Amino acid sequence: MSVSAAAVRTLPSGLAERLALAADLFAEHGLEATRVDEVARITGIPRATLYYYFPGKEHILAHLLSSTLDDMAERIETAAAVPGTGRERLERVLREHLAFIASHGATYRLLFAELGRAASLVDIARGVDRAIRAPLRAVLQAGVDDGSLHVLDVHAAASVVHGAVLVSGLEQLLAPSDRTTDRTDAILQVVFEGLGKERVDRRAAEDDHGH
Amino acid sequence: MSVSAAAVRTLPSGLAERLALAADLFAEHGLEATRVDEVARITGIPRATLYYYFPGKEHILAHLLSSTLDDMAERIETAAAVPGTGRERLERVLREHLAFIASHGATYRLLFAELGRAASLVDIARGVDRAIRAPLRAVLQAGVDDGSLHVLDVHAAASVVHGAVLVSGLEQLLAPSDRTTDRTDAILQVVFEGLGKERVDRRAAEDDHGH
DNA sequence: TCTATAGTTGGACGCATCGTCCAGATTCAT
DNA sequence: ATGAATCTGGACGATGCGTCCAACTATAGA
Repeated sequence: MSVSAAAVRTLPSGLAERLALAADLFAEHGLEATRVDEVARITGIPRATLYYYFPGKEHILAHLLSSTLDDMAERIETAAAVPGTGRERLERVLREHLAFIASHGATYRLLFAELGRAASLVDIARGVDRAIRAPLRAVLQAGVDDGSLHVLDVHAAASVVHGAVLVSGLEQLLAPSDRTTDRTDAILQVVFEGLGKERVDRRAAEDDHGH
Repeated sequence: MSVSAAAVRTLPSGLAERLALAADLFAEHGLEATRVDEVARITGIPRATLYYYFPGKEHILAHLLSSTLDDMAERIETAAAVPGTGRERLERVLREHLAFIASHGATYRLLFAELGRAASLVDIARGVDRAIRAPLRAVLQAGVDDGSLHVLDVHAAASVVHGAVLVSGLEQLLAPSDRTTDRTDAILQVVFEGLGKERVDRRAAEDDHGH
């Protein structure tokens, strides 16, 4: 039951807009619990028309998630492209990522809720890698190359940073803390400085750039 | 539609065991896409009996997730209770957490997939806080108190660490890398040392313990 | 203007699955 | 052995998905 986000017919731009209104619906109830009739009602697009453009409910969701991912990919790439050291670029990317989570909260949450699914929504899984993981690895590698970041394992670091920002960002959404304080700085502080009092030398031998 | 994990009738231990066989089913397909008939078939528990003990499918899942969480809470608490500095205890907790994710992968993934749901599975959301977040905050605070950890904001740090370990752990599951290498050390290295080349002094003013 | 084609829609249908119900079977304690 | 509690098969109504198709609308070309 692998689902591609590509619509069978090209979707008129008018419909694409109205379809976005259904994002909250999916986000709140999840894929299966969202009724196609509700999607039709909210968007004003007749049920028969939905099935004219999409093979099924899953594909409607896939389309929504996919375009959200495109948005994000663009913003992240833009942030990553601003010149600077790897470290500076990483910080921009992370701030952009946090901001994106904050603004697209519901959809973003759904992205990861439905993501784990074994075989379905395969495009989405790839999209996440393209939109977040790949740019992250790129700036991390840049930081290694220009010596502005302390990274021993780019892949592991990308996972850690991704998870840190993702979970922190989602938590800010779920727990609307009374304080309006933005925790972005606090989050980045941990990511950049780590929790240890000082650096361990466990892997010092692998540190071969002479700086 | 808020769902409590408490069964209406006390579940015979025999059934609880066989029910665990359904965990993979739920994990692979998600709540809604899992057929009750399948659960009945896999576990060998007749459908009518399932509905005799549980008000509905959601409650079956809630029970599974809830007992998985109980397992984890116990293991994490045990790891946290071993004497040592805050830092040492944190490291043990994180290793235990990663090990748990590795062994209970499917169920654990589902835990977070279904978690976001607005109103449902409320017990589960609380359970995650009890099983992971609270112990994390406790050892982080211990590290602050005994000076073994560099933590400015315990709450933010807990989110970051939780996310880092969660996403890294899940990724090890999803991407079965050809190398059998355990990435645990690499993950912890990033968490403890951070990505920065050296520590920023942005918040140095708040750093009031005389070390 | 007329007409052919493509795009769009309402509404009925078949089908799967949920959760309910209950009569009968089974187990267990006395 | 007998009654109570527990368990189970099977039928049922309700819901919601996806299909189908006839009819309606818009548009472009003659």
